[in-house]
Amino acid sequence: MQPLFLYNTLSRKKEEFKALNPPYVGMYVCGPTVYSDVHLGNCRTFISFDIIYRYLSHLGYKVRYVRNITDAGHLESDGDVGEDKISKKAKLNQLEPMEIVQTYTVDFRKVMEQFNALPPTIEPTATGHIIEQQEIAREIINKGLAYEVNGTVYFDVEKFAQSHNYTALTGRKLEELLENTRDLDGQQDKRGRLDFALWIKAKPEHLMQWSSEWGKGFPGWHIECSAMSTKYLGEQFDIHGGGMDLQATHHTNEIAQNIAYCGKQPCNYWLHTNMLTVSGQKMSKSLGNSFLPHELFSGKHPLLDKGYGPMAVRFFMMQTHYRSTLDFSNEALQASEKGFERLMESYQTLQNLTPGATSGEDIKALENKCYEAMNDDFNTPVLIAHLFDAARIINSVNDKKVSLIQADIVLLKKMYQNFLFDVMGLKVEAENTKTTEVLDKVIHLVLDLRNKAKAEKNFSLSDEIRDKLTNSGVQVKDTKEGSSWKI
RNA sequence: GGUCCUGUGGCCGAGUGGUUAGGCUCAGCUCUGCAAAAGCUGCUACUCCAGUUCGAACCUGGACGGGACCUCCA
Repeated sequence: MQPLFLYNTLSRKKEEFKALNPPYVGMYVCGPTVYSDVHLGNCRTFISFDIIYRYLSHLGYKVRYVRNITDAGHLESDGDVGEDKISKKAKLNQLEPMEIVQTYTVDFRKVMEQFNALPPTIEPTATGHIIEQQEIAREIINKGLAYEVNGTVYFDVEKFAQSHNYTALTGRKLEELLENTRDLDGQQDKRGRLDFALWIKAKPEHLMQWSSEWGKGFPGWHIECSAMSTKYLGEQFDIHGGGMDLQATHHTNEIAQNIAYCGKQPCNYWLHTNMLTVSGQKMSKSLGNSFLPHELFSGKHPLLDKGYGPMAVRFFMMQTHYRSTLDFSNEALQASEKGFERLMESYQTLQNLTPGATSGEDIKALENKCYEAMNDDFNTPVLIAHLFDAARIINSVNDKKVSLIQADIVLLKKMYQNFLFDVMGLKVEAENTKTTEVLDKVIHLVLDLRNKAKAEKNFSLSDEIRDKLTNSGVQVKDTKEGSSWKI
């Protein structure tokens, strides 16, 4: 097997992947915070790691893929702020935090399923691991690298930095960080400007809080990932992933916590996915260029000309490398959608290919190129380019311009199955099969009538039928074998 | 303000010190009664300036543009 290379943020270069305990691989990816609708940028990250998960599995690794659900942190009652303060509502009228968590967790899973992303093997929640988080905070205090002030536990960054490289993941200089860190309200208790909270004292109005030896509070912003990755993957595992925006703060602090806790760097490879932009600008609510997954699917948004199916969007995302920014625009989406359809049609064509006596193309070499692309830091854009080569070959064989022996046709089918479906996780867009069956019969009836007209050289009638079908969204293709159609 | 990333043809996007990325669009051809689909062909790009080199879009320096992070964030 060819070696797999992946880009490690920690070393800033591509490294050969070597599992700690082959064939097992431990992978942790920072999951979503389920306090609002899942952001499309989140989807991109999780789809990228879905492909990494799928490819590692395809290579034969037994992957334990842990992706957390952040359902705890600093949830405060919204109604307590502002003029319209209605504090005495019936309890049932207000949403329980766990109701919000439930709503958006369900929504998140639904969206990921629409994108055909495989569920992680473990999907732990922060609220389910309060005790483990407290244990880590306690142990870091015992090691002298954290301290408690007035019910809040802080990590002592400068003390940690005396014996460890705190900024290993970003390569920044600690002095520069110290100079540039801004003062934040309500954190006067911190000893150092870079110190961050492991456990935070809860104000009475906090809806989610737990008892601890430091009083009532809730876990800090980074500790849940340390707790859950350690619990399910051990003190050291293979791959840790997340969005690039997590690199500087969240992951830097996570590493510090793990090292302080057990003396070990948590994982060998840090992978980061790049951000998503819309027409060149970062997707954000304040810029008004943000849309939700279901708006993208339905096209019901001012910025969208039409809807795009989840598979077309997934394919679109894969035409950009995961470490490059991905720019959404109608033009780009439409281009991808067409290309995706062409690829999927070539798969249909492949099923009915007639083998020849010789092969005019080297399919085995093409398959190797596909592996080379994926082994080069999961380069899906290049993989797709090779699959388009395969599509061209298939169409040429179908047009009797090139010949392939049976074994090569089988190999092509294997390639499509492996790369298009198993690794990239694409599939035929779901349609209502029953409706489709009936529709197929009806349209063939119309096409038969049209062919009768054609046989009688009544072209004005046959063209009228075709034009009206086209207007109804049915595209007619005439071949020597007869007429076919597609939507 | 600081740190880092980035700038590729009409559009989207890979990649490499000297050799076709690929997709979409557009034009021509083949096929077709005409189309559509498909195939073939063409459109040959790399922000600017300077340097290193036999040779740079790819390395170095600078300028300009874009972005991310520094604050919860994928």
